[in-house]
Amino acid sequence: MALPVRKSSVEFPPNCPLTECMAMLRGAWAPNVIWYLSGGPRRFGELRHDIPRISARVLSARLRELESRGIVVRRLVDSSPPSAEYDLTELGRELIPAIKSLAAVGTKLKLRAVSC
Amino acid sequence: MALPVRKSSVEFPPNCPLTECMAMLRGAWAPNVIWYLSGGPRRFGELRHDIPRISARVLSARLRELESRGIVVRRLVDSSPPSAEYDLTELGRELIPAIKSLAAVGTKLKLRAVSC
DNA sequence: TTGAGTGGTAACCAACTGGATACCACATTT
DNA sequence: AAATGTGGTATCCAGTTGGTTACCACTCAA
Repeated sequence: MALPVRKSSVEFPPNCPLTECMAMLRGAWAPNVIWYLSGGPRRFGELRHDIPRISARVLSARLRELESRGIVVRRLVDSSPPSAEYDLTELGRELIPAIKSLAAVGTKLKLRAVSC
Repeated sequence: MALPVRKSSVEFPPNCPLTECMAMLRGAWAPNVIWYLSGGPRRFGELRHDIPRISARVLSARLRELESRGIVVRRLVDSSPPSAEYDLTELGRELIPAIKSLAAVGTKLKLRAVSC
């Protein structure tokens, strides 16, 4: 006889907050941008330097997305020529421990990939 | 005068483990699948029931990816008709705290989205 | 006046992704 | 023999994504 379908032992709030958070992290380089901002405020050009393979187009898109979601703030710096500085918000900083955990798992994934 | 480019205060190991981990989580529904498996072993059909909007095609793809990375194990159940059960590996379980943190941030993202 | 350095944007395009639909093999139940 | 319930796969296709390239406005130094 076919097995009964068991009720799930875990629940998911409607309109899933995990999906919401992942929508923010799914874009290319998004976790990397957050990672580098975790070291303190960073200018556009500095981020391009931190993440050499990111294009200006994508970096710009990511920063605006993160800004619109309240993860990052943009601040104009009154230098010459004027410059823009990006920083994590308080909410953005709450992502750091999670991202560190993910990186830790990533390390083990790589080890496994080598040994198999 | 132009601002100097500051050295980043955070470093990234070469061939980034965070990127590695995100490659695994980026696929559609991947975090949700892991979330539901965190409640214990789950069959293909049960997962489809847990995540109603996922297609068989994508669920199948996600499970095989997660299996090939050592996050999930597939076990044949000797029932009739035969059934397949998926379970998190030990490494897979290490993702749970990170995913819970992400969901917590996701909740605050939604609150912010409503109030702004 | 020209050039470099700031922080971007616009247009184009190939590749990837995932949704929908149809379909399959197999084992039981009816 | 037919229907149902397992766990999928094959094919098609439209939408999204992000890389590339070119370009822009502005400020200051040479």
